[in-house]
Amino acid sequence: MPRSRLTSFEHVLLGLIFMQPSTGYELKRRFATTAMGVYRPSSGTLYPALDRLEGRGLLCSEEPQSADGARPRRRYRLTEDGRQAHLEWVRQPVAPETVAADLGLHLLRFVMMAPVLTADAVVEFLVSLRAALAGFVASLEQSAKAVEASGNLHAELAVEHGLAVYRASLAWADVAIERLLAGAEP
Amino acid sequence: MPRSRLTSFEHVLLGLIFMQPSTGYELKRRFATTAMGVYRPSSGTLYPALDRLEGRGLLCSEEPQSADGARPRRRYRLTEDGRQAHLEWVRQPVAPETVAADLGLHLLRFVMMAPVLTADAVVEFLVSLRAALAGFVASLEQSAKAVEASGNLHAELAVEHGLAVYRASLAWADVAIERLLAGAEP
DNA sequence: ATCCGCATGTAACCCGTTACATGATTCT
DNA sequence: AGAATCATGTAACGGGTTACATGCGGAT
Repeated sequence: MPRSRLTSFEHVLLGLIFMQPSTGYELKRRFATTAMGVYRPSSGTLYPALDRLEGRGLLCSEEPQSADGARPRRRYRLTEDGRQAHLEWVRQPVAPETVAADLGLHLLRFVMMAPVLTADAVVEFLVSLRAALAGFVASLEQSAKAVEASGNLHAELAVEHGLAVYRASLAWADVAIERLLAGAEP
Repeated sequence: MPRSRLTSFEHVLLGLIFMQPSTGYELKRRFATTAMGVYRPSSGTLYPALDRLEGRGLLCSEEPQSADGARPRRRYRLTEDGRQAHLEWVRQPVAPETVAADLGLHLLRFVMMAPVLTADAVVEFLVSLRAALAGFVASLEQSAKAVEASGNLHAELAVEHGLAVYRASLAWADVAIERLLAGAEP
């Protein structure tokens, strides 16, 4: 009996295969060549994860027919359960308290929303994300005040870094919402 | 025989205890209350890590004298080896290819440099960090061009998010360098 | 009277990292 | 001929998460 929840990595795999059925090696290349390139799963991460997902019945793979003795290439697709799991994941609401730690994951969710959600739902997601980011920026501003009083220049600068970065995220969210609204109703 | 390298978490613990000898619970509170609050190690992470560091001889703790039957509080300090390990870690040059994934860790290093490095060395660190960030931004700009051609609006926006965020980091580095130079030679 | 914060731990589980293994094809 | 890329895996190891255990002292 497998554990109840999927890991983030497994959800991302599901999403990538949903977008485009792939072999293990193709997945590796997609990680390496796209802007996700900061993370390149190794074989020891990737293949067991695919096995687990297949064992749960979320993926299926045709028996690899080795075209003339070549190394067989096993191509994975989502099953119906896999599609369901993927949709649930994409539709999850923004968890405000995790947004600072898992911003990258939220962005991946956003990218994978394009084909499966309505424009309204995507905007709603971005609005929640924006709100969560605004809350985090506010809490950082509190930290900034506290650390200014401490007179530790390095710590002060580090908090300012956080502020600069998450304010940039916030501004991005505004732009993204505008762009989506502009595209939806001309 | 322990593995050769310390984990990032262990290095951070060493740094925190270097700044201020602490008990386990105090360390938890420092994680929770400072701007590092996005990560709160659980007991199951923290106490075994302290044990490992003590087992390596990098930390020592006085035998906990229970003041009148109360739960004994074990306070950790760095040994001489621990100080050495901490200094080596702080002095490590910026690794350009990891800067995108480990920016938070580089920032923590920066904060912990204040008491142990010369102002020159700190500025040197920030200059390398700035260069690494500039390189990463340049590579993201390439990704941006590629994804614009693909016509995937969500992917395009996600890459723009990365650009916005790392440009903010880059701008911060410039400001930080200026501030440090201004403080050093009046 | 009971719950919550302080305070330190332990055990099971499991995922990810690292390193190794294998073999075909293509480039130099 | 040899190296690099394609392509898929396996085994050991270790650390982090989760959950549980324990007990004091103060608050409601």
